[in-house]
Order: sequence, then C-alpha cells, then structure tokens
Amino acid sequence: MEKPLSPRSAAKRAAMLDAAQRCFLESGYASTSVDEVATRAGVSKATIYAHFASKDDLFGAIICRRCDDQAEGLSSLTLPDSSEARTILTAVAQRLMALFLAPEVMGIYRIVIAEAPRHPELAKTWYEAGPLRGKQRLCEVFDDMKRRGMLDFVDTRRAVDAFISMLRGECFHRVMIDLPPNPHFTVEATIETAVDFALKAFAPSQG
Amino acid sequence: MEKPLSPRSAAKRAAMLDAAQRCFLESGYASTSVDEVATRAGVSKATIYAHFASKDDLFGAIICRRCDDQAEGLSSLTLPDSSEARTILTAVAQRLMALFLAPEVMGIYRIVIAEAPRHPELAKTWYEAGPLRGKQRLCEVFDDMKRRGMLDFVDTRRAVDAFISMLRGECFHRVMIDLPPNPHFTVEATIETAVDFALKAFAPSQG
DNA sequence: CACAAACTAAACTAACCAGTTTAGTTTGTG
DNA sequence: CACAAACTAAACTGGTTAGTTTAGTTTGTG
Repeated sequence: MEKPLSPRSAAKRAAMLDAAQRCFLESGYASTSVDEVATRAGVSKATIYAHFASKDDLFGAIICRRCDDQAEGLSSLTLPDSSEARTILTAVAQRLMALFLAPEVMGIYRIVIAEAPRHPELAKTWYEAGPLRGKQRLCEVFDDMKRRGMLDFVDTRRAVDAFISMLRGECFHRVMIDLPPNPHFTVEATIETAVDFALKAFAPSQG
Repeated sequence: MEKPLSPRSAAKRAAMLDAAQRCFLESGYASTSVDEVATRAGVSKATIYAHFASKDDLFGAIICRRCDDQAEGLSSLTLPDSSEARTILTAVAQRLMALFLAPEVMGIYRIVIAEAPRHPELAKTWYEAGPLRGKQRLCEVFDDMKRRGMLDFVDTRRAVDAFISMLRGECFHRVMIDLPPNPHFTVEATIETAVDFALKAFAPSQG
C-alpha cells in the first residue's frame, strides 16, 4: 500500500507539507493560496498538483501527517514508576500541558475547530488519532492507579475526562485566543490546581 | 455618544447584522462574501458600506452585538436559594452547559478561535464581555457558598475555573468539532460528574 | 409638495485564486 | 549517452472578491 517514493520526491513532498502547514496555521484555510504554498516550499505550482489532487487534499494530508506524529509521540510516553498518586498525576499533567500548548499542536487545534463544519471527516480523523487515543492511554494509567489503591472513582473515562478538562482552563484558553497570559493562571498553577482537586475527588476511602 | 438612528435605518442595520452573522457562522470569515450578506439581508451592497467601513468592521460589529447580548443575559441570571451545595452547583452547571452548547454561542466561539490570530482585539473584547464576566459572576456565587459553609477552597478563581472547565469536556468538545454525540458523555452525565467531583474537591472540613 | 437623507440596481476597478496547460529543463538510471 | 520521470517558469481559463461609483428611486419630515 505504501508508495516507494524516490528520495528527491519525498524531500519535495515534505517541503510542500511544511510550507502548507505554516501557511494554513498563519492565514487559515480559505485565505491560504496554493501559489503562496508553492513559493514558500520552493516548488512550482504544477508540482503541488502532481502530488496532491486539490487544495482540500493538501489540507487533508497535513492533518493526517499530524495524526501520525501524534500517535508516535503517544506510544513513547513514559511515566515515573512512583507509588505517590500526586507524583504520577503531576507528571501526566505536565506532559499534557506541554502538548496542548505547543504552538504547532495549538495551531492545528484552532484550524480543526474552524474547519470542522466544512471538513467533518478530517475533524473525525484528527480527533480519533489525537485526543481519543490520548484519553484511552490515560484510562489505562488511571485504572492501574485504582488497582494499586492510589485513586478511587466509579467511571474511569469520566474521571479522565474531568482531569484533562481541568487542564484546559483559563491558561489554555488565553493561549488559544491569543490573549496575554494571566499571572494568576500560570501553567504551574493550573497543573497544581488540577492535581489537588483530582486527589481530593478521587481519594480512596480509608479502611 | 449614541447615534439617534432612524427606525428604518435601525431595522436595515439589524437585518444586515443578522444576515452577516448567519453567513460568517456558516462559511467562516474569509469565505463569506459581502455580496452574499447583502443578498441575504435584502439590502444593496452600497448600503452595507454606508453602515460599515469594511468587511472587517462588519465582523467586529457582530462580535460586539453578541457581547452586549451576553452581558445582558448574565446579569439576569438567577439561582435557586437553596442550602444544598449540590442543588446550587447543579443549577449553575445546567445554565452554563445550555449556554455553551447553544448553536449561536458555539458558532461565535468557533469563529473567535479561528480568527483570534488575525483579530486579537476582537478576541479580547469577546473574552472580557463573555467568559470573563461569567467567571466573575460565578466567583461571587462560590464566595457566598464558602461564607455559608457549603464549600471550601483556597482560591476562588481557580476553583471556579476548574469547575467550569470540567463542563467543557468530551461532550462539549464533540459538539464543537461536529462529531456525533457519545452516549457515555451526555450533557446530564457531564453535569453530574462535574458536580460530584466539585463537591468532593471543595468539601468543607468537618468540625 | 418639496427637500434631503437613505436607499436601490448595476456596472466597474483592480486584484486574487484554483486548477490546467505548454514547452522546456533537470535528474537519476541503465 | 539515452531515456523517462520529475521538475520548472510562465501563461492562461474562468471565476470570485472587496470596495467604489453612478444615476435614479423611495421615504420621512417640515
């Protein structure tokens, strides 16, 4: 199923995808012109249309590449082997926050939200490869902590969802809509608050 | 400072804003043409440019009108006068979820996120008139509950932020990116989970 | 009814864009 | 060196767009 792409072609293809991603994240889907992508990629427009059927197809290829990257990054995610719930939750929260706030991830997120009404299949692909897999992975971690008596909750998926959601608070929101950071809602404070609340809400009953 | 707009003009203006909002929410900012707004508003293009300096200005007017509406809606928000923390939190959560998921609110939210990099002033205006005011209002509610011994927390703003964020979980997310609803994450389940966790995390110490 | 403000349709400018085509050049391979 | 695949610049098609202008019409008000 894989095409045996010549190294020259593969390099051009990567240059096109890089340029296109930068353009789309900067200007949005509709305002990005294929001519500009070609110029920024150092490639002729005809070459773009030799690799991609349409502007839409090029857009799709970017989302898919991002998904592949995400899937790889997730599987190589390691956590400290601690018996302290706080230690593990904090490590998880730090990794998630770093991921959420990475400019590239944030840019893709913004554009997926913006284009979801016009490109629902892409939104679905992105969601399943990214957020959904991340939550599944976190469910395993939470289940493991429950088994070890470190946490307690009724429904794993809802607990994980609540924990992740607390990380996407004011701090995240401000970055997302390009507002200056609020010193009361730093990354560190967000992590600490979320972990504190989770430890209380998921505290195993004594006995 | 207010213009004494003739009733005829005011009606036309409202029609233009309504049509523009529908267009922008449907197609996004860049893909909406002023000609189409004019047609949908039943107005000539020249009239649009007599009322608004540019397409950008028209866009700004929509966000501002939305902000005014939101500010009005917030001040008239009433809560049950209960002594049960669960009752009050559930009522708050229900009102917030209904607000978040309302198609118009969701549409504006999507477009503000999408256009934030290109229209940071508008994002700021929207944020301060909407989410920020809402959080301030909720801070008062939380402080009041703390005073009455119904809840306990160290930092009001962080507690409120965490509570609101839990409402913006998988259910909200799916609506935002046009994915079919997940029966495990209904609106009711989201509210119940958030309230349950908040009650545990903010439980006043016995004594 | 007269007058001015607000409106209308329609044409126009000057630019932009997705996608194709053409004719010629570079590049790896046998 | 010969050949085919991949590439290039540039022109071109058919269409769209923001914003302006023009000449004429509707509308409320004195």
